[in-house]
Amino acid sequence: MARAGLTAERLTRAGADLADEVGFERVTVSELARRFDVKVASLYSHLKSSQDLKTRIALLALEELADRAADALAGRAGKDALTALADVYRDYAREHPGRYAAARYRLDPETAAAGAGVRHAHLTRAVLRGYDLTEPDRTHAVRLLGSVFHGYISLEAEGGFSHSAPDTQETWSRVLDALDALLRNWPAP
Amino acid sequence: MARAGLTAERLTRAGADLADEVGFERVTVSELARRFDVKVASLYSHLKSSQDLKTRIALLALEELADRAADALAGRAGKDALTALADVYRDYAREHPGRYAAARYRLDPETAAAGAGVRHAHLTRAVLRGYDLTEPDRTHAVRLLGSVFHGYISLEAEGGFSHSAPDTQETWSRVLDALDALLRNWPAP
DNA sequence: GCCATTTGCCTAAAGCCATTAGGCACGTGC
DNA sequence: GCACGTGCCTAATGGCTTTAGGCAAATGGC
Repeated sequence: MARAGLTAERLTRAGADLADEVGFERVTVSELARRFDVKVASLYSHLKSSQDLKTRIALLALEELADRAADALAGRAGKDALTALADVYRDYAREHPGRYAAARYRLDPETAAAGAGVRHAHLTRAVLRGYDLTEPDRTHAVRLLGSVFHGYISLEAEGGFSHSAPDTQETWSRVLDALDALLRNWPAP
Repeated sequence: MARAGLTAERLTRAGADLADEVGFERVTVSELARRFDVKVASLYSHLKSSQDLKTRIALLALEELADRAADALAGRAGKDALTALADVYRDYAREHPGRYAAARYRLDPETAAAGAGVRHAHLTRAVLRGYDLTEPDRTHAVRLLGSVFHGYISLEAEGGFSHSAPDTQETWSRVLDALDALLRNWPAP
């Protein structure tokens, strides 16, 4: 019988594509086996478990996102950088909803620490270099930005803003304007 | 054989409790049956499906949340109201993580329209009456608040801010200060 | 080119979950 | 005290995950 040439990497990439097609929560070892025209048990030589698969997809997505973000931030500062970073997240979520959901998959602490999560925190901090904030306000601002980006993208994906005026692109621009204004004018305690 | 006295309502409440204990994604018809010391099939006289159960839990959570929010907003305005509403969401999520997750469960449009989702939008709009915003900025602001609340609470629940200074309560206060300042000083386009 | 070994995919089997069909008995209403 | 309906049960199917053990294809030394 011909071999299918499975590897953890190929399975992870296919799993990520599957997530984008059917949703991350519906990614299943069985479905993946079907796509490779292979029996389910065969995947267990390459993956420890279903959770392992999901973890790998999550790490892949985090990495891709961090790469895009680093790219977008190169040579930008201030509001330009803020917008660029925000758009990277939002665009990625729209192009790759399953991967984006995967990036939010809860990892155990060591795995998370080893992954690209740290790069993300770093990149957001880099954006804030363009604003006049000192600790601990800088950390507060990092958390605020993370919350807005993630919150907005989730609500948009869930259809929370759907089909009502004004359109969601308009709101997104105005929200970024507002965040920029806020960061330039961060209130004293 | 003695009857267990199952009803959709009791099952829904027990399901919500189960969600708080083990996480919404691990709520299962089987586990619920175990808790009532009853065979799984018996639940299907009261619930259409596993999805039906989850939907009911989601609607329960949305209702509870809206009740709390309405309560908290009574007699408050301005920053007071903003803080009160924000704290309702955050406290509910911390007391009832499973229910909070359920409240984010994706419902089909008609079910959502029939549920308490509308009340939530209304309550956020009510908070903004204390600020000097006109349409479409008011809608932009509603969406921003929704994003921040949901985003912050998710990240906090996932442990995104965990164990690093400054503590998350401190950030939460400062974020609310910042939002208040922003709403009082919303930038022109 | 051949054999030995490794490695990759397979069959088989068990356990858990969701869901449906059909049966028996408990509680209610007469 | 009886008839009936509802409530919970048994039984069975099918999907997903995971482990154990087997055969065959690739690999590399000779």
